[in-house]
Amino acid sequence: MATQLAEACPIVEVLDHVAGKWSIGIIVAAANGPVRFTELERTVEGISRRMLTLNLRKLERDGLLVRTVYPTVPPKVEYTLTDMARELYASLSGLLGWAERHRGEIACARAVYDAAS
Amino acid sequence: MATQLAEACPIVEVLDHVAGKWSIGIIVAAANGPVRFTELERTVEGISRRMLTLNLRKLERDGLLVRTVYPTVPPKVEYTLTDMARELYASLSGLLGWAERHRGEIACARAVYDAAS
DNA sequence: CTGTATCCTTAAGGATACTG
DNA sequence: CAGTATCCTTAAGGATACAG
Repeated sequence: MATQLAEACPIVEVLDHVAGKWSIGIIVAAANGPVRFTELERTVEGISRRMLTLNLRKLERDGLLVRTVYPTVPPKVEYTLTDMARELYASLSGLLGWAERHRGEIACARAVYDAAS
Repeated sequence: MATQLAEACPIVEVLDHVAGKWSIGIIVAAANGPVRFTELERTVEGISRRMLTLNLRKLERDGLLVRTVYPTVPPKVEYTLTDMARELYASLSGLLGWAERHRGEIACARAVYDAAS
Protein backbone atom coordinates (compact mmCIF):
# COMPACT_ATOMS: atom_id res chain seq x y z
CA MET A 1 0.00 0.00 0.00
CA ALA A 2 1.18 3.53 -0.80
CA THR A 3 2.01 6.45 1.47
CA GLN A 4 -1.64 7.56 1.88
CA LEU A 5 -1.03 11.27 2.70
CA ALA A 6 -4.14 11.11 4.87
CA GLU A 7 -3.97 14.67 6.15
CA ALA A 8 -3.94 16.11 2.65
CA CYS A 9 -7.56 15.25 1.97
CA PRO A 10 -10.23 16.23 4.54
CA ILE A 11 -13.47 14.25 4.50
CA VAL A 12 -15.62 17.23 3.64
CA GLU A 13 -13.60 17.80 0.52
CA VAL A 14 -13.93 14.14 -0.44
CA LEU A 15 -17.68 14.30 0.06
CA ASP A 16 -17.86 17.51 -1.89
CA HIS A 17 -16.33 15.79 -4.89
CA VAL A 18 -18.28 12.61 -4.58
CA ALA A 19 -21.71 13.69 -3.40
CA GLY A 20 -22.39 16.28 -6.07
CA LYS A 21 -25.35 15.98 -8.40
CA TRP A 22 -23.23 15.27 -11.47
CA SER A 23 -20.77 12.93 -9.78
CA ILE A 24 -23.55 10.77 -8.40
CA GLY A 25 -25.23 10.65 -11.79
CA ILE A 26 -22.04 9.59 -13.53
CA ILE A 27 -21.17 6.93 -10.97
CA VAL A 28 -24.66 5.47 -11.09
CA ALA A 29 -24.59 5.48 -14.89
CA ALA A 30 -21.26 3.67 -14.91
CA ALA A 31 -22.24 1.11 -12.30
CA ASN A 32 -23.26 -1.56 -14.80
CA GLY A 33 -20.04 -1.67 -16.74
CA PRO A 34 -17.97 0.67 -18.92
CA VAL A 35 -19.75 3.62 -20.50
CA ARG A 36 -18.86 5.91 -23.35
CA PHE A 37 -18.91 9.70 -23.41
CA THR A 38 -22.00 10.13 -25.54
CA GLU A 39 -23.78 7.46 -23.58
CA LEU A 40 -23.20 9.45 -20.39
CA GLU A 41 -24.29 12.62 -22.09
CA ARG A 42 -27.62 10.97 -22.80
CA THR A 43 -27.96 9.08 -19.52
CA VAL A 44 -27.05 11.73 -16.97
CA GLU A 45 -30.16 13.86 -17.12
CA GLY A 46 -29.53 17.52 -17.90
CA ILE A 47 -25.74 17.51 -17.90
CA SER A 48 -23.93 19.65 -20.45
CA ARG A 49 -20.92 18.46 -22.41
CA ARG A 50 -18.74 20.85 -20.49
CA MET A 51 -19.90 19.71 -17.07
CA LEU A 52 -19.61 16.10 -18.11
CA THR A 53 -15.99 16.58 -19.15
CA LEU A 54 -15.09 18.47 -16.00
CA ASN A 55 -16.67 15.90 -13.72
CA LEU A 56 -15.14 12.98 -15.59
CA ARG A 57 -11.69 14.54 -15.15
CA LYS A 58 -12.33 15.14 -11.48
CA LEU A 59 -13.45 11.57 -10.87
CA GLU A 60 -10.55 10.23 -12.86
CA ARG A 61 -8.14 12.35 -10.87
CA ASP A 62 -9.62 11.07 -7.61
CA GLY A 63 -9.06 7.51 -8.76
CA LEU A 64 -12.73 6.64 -9.11
CA LEU A 65 -12.82 6.31 -12.85
CA VAL A 66 -10.45 4.80 -15.37
CA ARG A 67 -10.39 6.34 -18.82
CA THR A 68 -9.57 3.99 -21.69
CA VAL A 69 -8.95 5.37 -25.16
CA TYR A 70 -9.29 3.10 -28.19
CA PRO A 71 -7.25 4.59 -31.03
CA THR A 72 -9.88 3.92 -33.66
CA VAL A 73 -11.63 6.14 -36.15
CA PRO A 74 -13.90 7.55 -34.95
CA PRO A 75 -12.32 7.55 -31.51
CA LYS A 76 -13.86 5.53 -28.72
CA VAL A 77 -13.39 6.25 -25.02
CA GLU A 78 -14.67 4.14 -22.18
CA TYR A 79 -15.02 5.06 -18.54
CA THR A 80 -14.92 2.31 -15.94
CA LEU A 81 -15.45 2.45 -12.19
CA THR A 82 -12.52 1.42 -10.02
CA ASP A 83 -12.99 -0.93 -7.07
CA MET A 84 -13.01 2.05 -4.75
CA ALA A 85 -15.82 3.60 -6.80
CA ARG A 86 -17.76 0.37 -6.81
CA GLU A 87 -17.63 0.36 -3.06
CA LEU A 88 -18.80 3.96 -3.11
CA TYR A 89 -21.67 3.01 -5.35
CA ALA A 90 -22.90 0.63 -2.67
CA SER A 91 -23.12 3.53 -0.22
CA LEU A 92 -24.73 5.76 -2.80
CA SER A 93 -27.35 3.11 -3.45
CA GLY A 94 -28.40 3.42 0.15
CA LEU A 95 -28.80 7.14 -0.30
CA LEU A 96 -30.69 6.69 -3.55
CA GLY A 97 -33.01 4.19 -1.95
CA TRP A 98 -33.73 6.60 0.85
CA ALA A 99 -34.48 9.40 -1.60
CA GLU A 100 -36.76 7.12 -3.57
CA ARG A 101 -38.65 6.00 -0.49
CA HIS A 102 -39.12 9.49 0.91
CA ARG A 103 -39.60 11.78 -2.05
CA GLY A 104 -43.33 11.74 -1.55
CA GLU A 105 -43.03 12.52 2.14
CA ILE A 106 -40.65 15.36 1.34
CA ALA A 107 -42.97 16.85 -1.23
CA CYS A 108 -45.73 16.77 1.37
CA ALA A 109 -43.56 18.40 4.00
CA ARG A 110 -42.77 21.20 1.59
CA ALA A 111 -46.39 21.75 0.72
CA VAL A 112 -47.27 21.96 4.40
CA TYR A 113 -44.39 24.31 5.14
CA ASP A 114 -45.20 26.59 2.24
CA ALA A 115 -48.86 26.67 3.14
CA ALA A 116 -48.01 27.71 6.70
CA SER A 117 -45.87 30.61 5.61
CA MET B 1 -50.48 8.75 5.20
CA ALA B 2 -50.83 11.86 3.06
CA THR B 3 -51.20 12.28 -0.68
CA GLN B 4 -47.46 11.92 -1.43
CA LEU B 5 -47.32 14.04 -4.62
CA ALA B 6 -44.52 11.76 -5.79
CA GLU B 7 -44.07 13.34 -9.20
CA ALA B 8 -43.48 16.78 -7.74
CA CYS B 9 -40.09 15.89 -6.34
CA PRO B 10 -37.51 14.21 -8.59
CA ILE B 11 -34.78 12.20 -6.88
CA VAL B 12 -31.97 14.37 -8.19
CA GLU B 13 -33.55 17.37 -6.54
CA VAL B 14 -33.90 15.47 -3.27
CA LEU B 15 -30.27 14.41 -3.44
CA ASP B 16 -29.24 17.94 -4.27
CA HIS B 17 -30.83 19.18 -1.07
CA VAL B 18 -29.62 16.38 1.10
CA ALA B 19 -26.16 15.58 -0.20
CA GLY B 20 -24.74 19.09 -0.05
CA LYS B 21 -21.70 19.87 2.06
CA TRP B 22 -23.64 21.98 4.55
CA SER B 23 -26.68 19.71 4.77
CA ILE B 24 -24.53 16.69 5.55
CA GLY B 25 -22.62 18.63 8.17
CA ILE B 26 -25.80 19.78 9.88
CA ILE B 27 -27.43 16.36 9.85
CA VAL B 28 -24.33 14.72 11.25
CA ALA B 29 -24.04 17.39 13.93
CA ALA B 30 -27.66 16.88 14.93
CA ALA B 31 -27.48 13.10 14.94
CA ASN B 32 -26.80 12.79 18.67
CA GLY B 33 -29.78 14.75 19.86
CA PRO B 34 -31.10 18.32 19.60
CA VAL B 35 -28.61 21.05 18.81
CA ARG B 36 -28.74 24.80 19.15
CA PHE B 37 -27.90 27.40 16.53
CA THR B 38 -24.60 28.53 18.00
CA GLU B 39 -23.60 24.95 18.61
CA LEU B 40 -24.06 24.23 14.91
CA GLU B 41 -22.18 27.37 14.00
CA ARG B 42 -19.21 26.01 15.92
CA THR B 43 -19.58 22.37 14.94
CA VAL B 44 -20.15 22.59 11.21
CA GLU B 45 -16.67 23.51 10.09
CA GLY B 46 -16.45 26.68 8.02
CA ILE B 47 -20.15 27.48 7.72
CA SER B 48 -21.24 31.10 7.86
CA ARG B 49 -24.23 32.29 9.83
CA ARG B 50 -26.04 33.04 6.62
CA MET B 51 -25.46 29.61 5.10
CA LEU B 52 -26.39 27.94 8.34
CA THR B 53 -29.72 29.77 8.45
CA LEU B 54 -30.50 29.04 4.81
CA ASN B 55 -29.70 25.35 5.13
CA LEU B 56 -31.61 24.98 8.37
CA ARG B 57 -34.68 26.47 6.69
CA LYS B 58 -34.28 24.18 3.71
CA LEU B 59 -33.98 21.08 5.87
CA GLU B 60 -36.91 22.19 7.99
CA ARG B 61 -39.00 22.75 4.90
CA ASP B 62 -38.13 19.28 3.60
CA GLY B 63 -39.30 17.77 6.86
CA LEU B 64 -35.88 16.64 8.02
CA LEU B 65 -35.50 19.01 10.92
CA VAL B 66 -37.90 20.24 13.58
CA ARG B 67 -37.32 23.71 14.93
CA THR B 68 -38.33 24.28 18.55
CA VAL B 69 -38.32 27.78 19.98
CA TYR B 70 -38.18 28.30 23.74
CA PRO B 71 -39.57 31.76 24.52
CA THR B 72 -36.90 32.57 27.08
CA VAL B 73 -34.51 35.49 27.43
CA PRO B 74 -32.13 35.12 25.78
CA PRO B 75 -34.00 33.03 23.18
CA LYS B 76 -33.17 29.37 22.77
CA VAL B 77 -33.84 27.37 19.64
CA GLU B 78 -33.29 23.66 19.22
CA TYR B 79 -33.11 21.68 16.01
CA THR B 80 -34.02 17.99 16.09
CA LEU B 81 -33.82 15.37 13.37
CA THR B 82 -37.08 13.77 12.30
CA ASP B 83 -37.39 9.99 11.89
CA MET B 84 -36.96 10.41 8.17
CA ALA B 85 -33.72 12.30 8.76
CA ARG B 86 -32.48 9.70 11.20
CA GLU B 87 -32.97 7.09 8.53
CA LEU B 88 -31.07 9.35 6.15
CA TYR B 89 -28.27 9.64 8.65
CA ALA B 90 -27.82 5.89 8.53
CA SER B 91 -27.21 6.12 4.78
CA LEU B 92 -24.94 9.11 5.18
CA SER B 93 -22.90 7.20 7.72
CA GLY B 94 -22.11 4.66 5.06
CA LEU B 95 -20.90 7.44 2.82
CA LEU B 96 -18.87 9.02 5.60
CA GLY B 97 -17.29 5.70 6.42
CA TRP B 98 -16.33 5.22 2.81
CA ALA B 99 -14.79 8.69 2.65
CA GLU B 100 -12.88 8.05 5.86
CA ARG B 101 -11.53 4.73 4.63
CA HIS B 102 -10.48 6.05 1.23
CA ARG B 103 -9.28 9.59 1.78
CA GLY B 104 -5.69 8.42 1.78
CA GLU B 105 -6.14 6.44 -1.40
CA ILE B 106 -7.80 9.43 -3.04
CA ALA B 107 -4.99 11.76 -2.03
CA CYS B 108 -2.54 9.31 -3.58
CA ALA B 109 -4.54 9.04 -6.79
CA ARG B 110 -4.52 12.81 -7.10
CA ALA B 111 -0.81 13.03 -6.54
CA VAL B 112 -0.20 10.41 -9.23
CA TYR B 113 -2.59 12.11 -11.65
CA ASP B 114 -1.07 15.53 -11.11
CA ALA B 115 2.45 14.18 -11.49
CA ALA B 116 1.54 12.57 -14.81
CA SER B 117 0.15 15.78 -16.27
C1' DC C 1 -28.81 34.05 21.47
C1' DT C 2 -30.80 33.64 17.02
C1' DG C 3 -31.39 35.38 13.54
C1' DT C 4 -32.37 39.11 9.02
C1' DA C 5 -30.88 42.41 5.38
C1' DT C 6 -27.76 44.23 2.21
C1' DC C 7 -23.99 44.42 -0.67
C1' DC C 8 -20.42 42.35 -3.06
C1' DT C 9 -17.26 38.68 -4.91
C1' DT C 10 -16.42 34.35 -6.74
C1' DA C 11 -17.46 30.07 -8.75
C1' DA C 12 -20.74 27.00 -11.19
C1' DG C 13 -22.59 26.24 -15.15
C1' DG C 14 -24.99 27.11 -19.98
C1' DA C 15 -24.46 28.31 -25.06
C1' DT C 16 -22.02 28.20 -28.88
C1' DA C 17 -18.43 27.32 -31.99
C1' DC C 18 -14.48 24.86 -33.24
C1' DT C 19 -10.92 20.47 -33.53
C1' DG C 20 -8.16 15.91 -33.72
C1' DC D 1 -16.89 10.52 -31.38
C1' DA D 2 -14.99 12.95 -27.80
C1' DG D 3 -13.73 16.50 -26.57
C1' DT D 4 -11.60 21.98 -26.02
C1' DA D 5 -12.10 27.10 -25.91
C1' DT D 6 -14.50 31.19 -25.21
C1' DC D 7 -17.86 34.09 -23.58
C1' DC D 8 -21.54 35.10 -20.74
C1' DT D 9 -25.22 34.55 -17.08
C1' DT D 10 -26.73 33.05 -12.85
C1' DA D 11 -26.43 31.35 -8.31
C1' DA D 12 -23.64 30.29 -4.14
C1' DG D 13 -21.68 32.19 -0.64
C1' DG D 14 -18.76 35.68 2.37
C1' DA D 15 -18.66 40.17 5.04
C1' DT D 16 -20.73 43.30 7.59
C1' DA D 17 -24.20 45.59 10.08
C1' DC D 18 -28.37 45.55 12.46
C1' DA D 19 -32.70 43.61 15.24
C1' DG D 20 -36.06 40.96 18.28
